[in-house]
Amino acid sequence: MDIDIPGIENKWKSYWSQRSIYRFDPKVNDRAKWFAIDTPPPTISGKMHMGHAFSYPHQDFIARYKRMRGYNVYYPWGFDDNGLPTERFTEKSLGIKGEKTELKEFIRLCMIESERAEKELLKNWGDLGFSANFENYYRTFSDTSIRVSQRMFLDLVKNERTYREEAPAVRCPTCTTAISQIEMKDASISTDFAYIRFGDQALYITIATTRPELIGACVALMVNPDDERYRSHVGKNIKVPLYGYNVPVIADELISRDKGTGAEMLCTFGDQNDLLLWRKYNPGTRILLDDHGKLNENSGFLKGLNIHDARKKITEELKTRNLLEKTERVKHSVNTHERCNTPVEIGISRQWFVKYLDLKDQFKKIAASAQWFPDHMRLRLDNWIDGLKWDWCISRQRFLGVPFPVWYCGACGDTIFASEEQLPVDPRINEYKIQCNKCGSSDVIPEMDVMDTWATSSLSPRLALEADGLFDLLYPMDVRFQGHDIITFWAFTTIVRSSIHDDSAPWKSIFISGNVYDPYGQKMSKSKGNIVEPGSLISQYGADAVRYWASTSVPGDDIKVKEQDFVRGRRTVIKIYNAAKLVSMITEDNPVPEDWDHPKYPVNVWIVSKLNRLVELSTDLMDAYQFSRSRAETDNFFWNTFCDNYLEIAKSLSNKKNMISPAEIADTAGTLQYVLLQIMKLYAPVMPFITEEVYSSMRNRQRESIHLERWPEKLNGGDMEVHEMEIDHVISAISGIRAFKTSKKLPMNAELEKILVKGQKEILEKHSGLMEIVMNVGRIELETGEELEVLDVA
RNA sequence: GGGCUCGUAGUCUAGUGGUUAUGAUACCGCCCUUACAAGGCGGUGGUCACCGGUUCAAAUCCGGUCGGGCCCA
Repeated sequence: MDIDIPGIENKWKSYWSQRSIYRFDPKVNDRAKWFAIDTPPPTISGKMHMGHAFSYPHQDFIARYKRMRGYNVYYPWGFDDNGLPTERFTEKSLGIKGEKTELKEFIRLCMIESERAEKELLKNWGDLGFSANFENYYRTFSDTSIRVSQRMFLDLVKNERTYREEAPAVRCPTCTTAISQIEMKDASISTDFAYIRFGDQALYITIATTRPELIGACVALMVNPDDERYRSHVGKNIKVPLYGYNVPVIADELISRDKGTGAEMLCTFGDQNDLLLWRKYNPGTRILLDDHGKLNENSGFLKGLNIHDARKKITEELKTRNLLEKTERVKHSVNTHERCNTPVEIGISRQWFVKYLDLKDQFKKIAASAQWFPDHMRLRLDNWIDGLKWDWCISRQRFLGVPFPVWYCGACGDTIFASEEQLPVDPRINEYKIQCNKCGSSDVIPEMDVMDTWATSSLSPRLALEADGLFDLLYPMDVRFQGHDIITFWAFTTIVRSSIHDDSAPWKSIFISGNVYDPYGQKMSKSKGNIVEPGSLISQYGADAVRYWASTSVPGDDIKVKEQDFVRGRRTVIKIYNAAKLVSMITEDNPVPEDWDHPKYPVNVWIVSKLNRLVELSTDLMDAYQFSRSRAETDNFFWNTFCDNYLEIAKSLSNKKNMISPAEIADTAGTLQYVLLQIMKLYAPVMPFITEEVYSSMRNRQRESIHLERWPEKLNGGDMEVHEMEIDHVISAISGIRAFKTSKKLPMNAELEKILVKGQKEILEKHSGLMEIVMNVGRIELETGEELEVLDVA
């Protein structure tokens, strides 16, 4: 083995970065010459994982392809260092707590930590040879991003698309903040279904509930109107156990007769269903939980306990008083916060919302105006939009986040917004000279909440473009790349914002990548111990091989970590290296004529004709984001047509110069060099390292990097169809002779004195010299035959 | 429960109406052949999940069944 893959990769990584090979030219002001990519900024709280190693190459294939097609490719890089994940990351790495650190100091520490992490992560991400703009990456929590985010918030205000209201909102008790429907996830958990007796001897109802700790939050009992058992109860008042106040019995069709006893309590708020009924019947409000998920003074003897302990204590209490009839262990589904898996609670608080439930149709229309790869992923978004129930709650009671540019007047209560020129502002930290527009009072109270991270991430095209001063030119962008797991987060919120602010889709296309699973199709997780690190695959097989693996997928499809694809990728790298070595040896001994511009001899015309076909197909496939098929076609051509057949022929010809004309040898050398270069270009988007290595030593290179070369185009010349058909037949005959040698257990270079070949005699006759040279046969006799056959001459 | 998606050699996969179903990987045999043995040549291996329908013709289109996955309730 004489190929040093890590050495090659390191060499070109620094070459590309030192020479800024992938820079774009900001002065180009013709939109048609640009190709703008909206890239997912990874969070800073983890290293590159297999999911990244799979999906990021997809963008890079297209970025490199488009660059070679002559586009000025805008391919920004970003890090998502905004919000809760960064808080968590900073708390963990510094051993501090956001709650216990002074706000200004905490934010400062978060920024220092995230910047440090970003610098480190960049090395990690660079290993796969991405051609994004690493030097000048954007951050979702930079001043620029905050300014954009706040300005677009003010635009929501202007469009009357945001409002602040005291209303039921979903909260995460662990993160002590409101969250939105976007961040909720279903989870199935086992819990006790408690049968609790309400009322007294004269009038009672037994209800079943999974949340006994909330009986003090009960505001009504609910039954089905058609339920015979409870018909007489409806409209009467019943006493709540332990708490002693009365609640009405209400009938509603939503109540299931088969679940539990058919009677349930309506609490403020046990779940979303309670909220629905509460809005319908308006039976009053009894809030029992505080912001931290602890029972408050309204709960009496449960005060101060967390949900778990309160549930235990009240169950004991009910038991001793004989009010608990029984409990059943059941599995049911609850909504949890996707960041921490804590079951969410619904509380009443004052939050900022984006009003958008009336825009569902518009969102779907705008989503459909972009082209989706694959198209069916759009249906997931439609499905999600149809199911939207809440306006988007965008305020969070956290520390690190984009502040609302908002104050409230202490005198008259009016809301005061910052002016655009003031941005970015942080009303929580800095003193601003603010006066109430309405009453002129300078007694103002800052908004202490921050925005949801998605309120900023949803502006990613703006964040990147505005940082580079290219927004007016390049928006909407050409394409967004992202995984299907965040269609309802990122694709959705980005479409929401562009619909509201721009009345257009944020990009012309969106490409969806799948998930990565272990070799058995299982999700990779720490607990299963089946995690594979990209780094170990890179050192084992090389970055090009990992990219090769990533290139095997169809748009939208999930993928497994498959050894065979890494193996194949690595073998392809080695094969490329060796094929190039042979071409170099042949062309050194047989110089390519200065004026070679198209092939003239049949075999050379044949290979170029085959290449033309590949170029045409591959270009169409790349334009349709079908990089896996483009690469597969290139593989087939390279291994089979070029290496196994054409290179063998070229090698034989150059070894037997006394039998060939110098002009034909020169033509072959020219063709070899030309075809190899085109193959390198076709492979360059997928395997940037090995193709650059080969390119750097090619005599016909014209630029400082293969990645600045132009994508191949068809080369015209000669009667290609005829030559192609004829040589195809000759190649079949050569294969036949190879099989013949194999059947005789002979090496391929063994000399045969005389053989008989049956086939299309006129064609084979024209090229019998070629066959004799390539297969080392003294004399080939020919006969006409339906089937191609190779026989001993008796 | 609703939506989407998948089911093709041991494994992974191409293939949306037309000869004998693609390729990789693994396995077996032969060949050290001065680019590459991490290679070449050849080979074994498939009731295209199942049932029914449309058609001259179905892996492919339609309906259903079974089984996996994802998203949403």
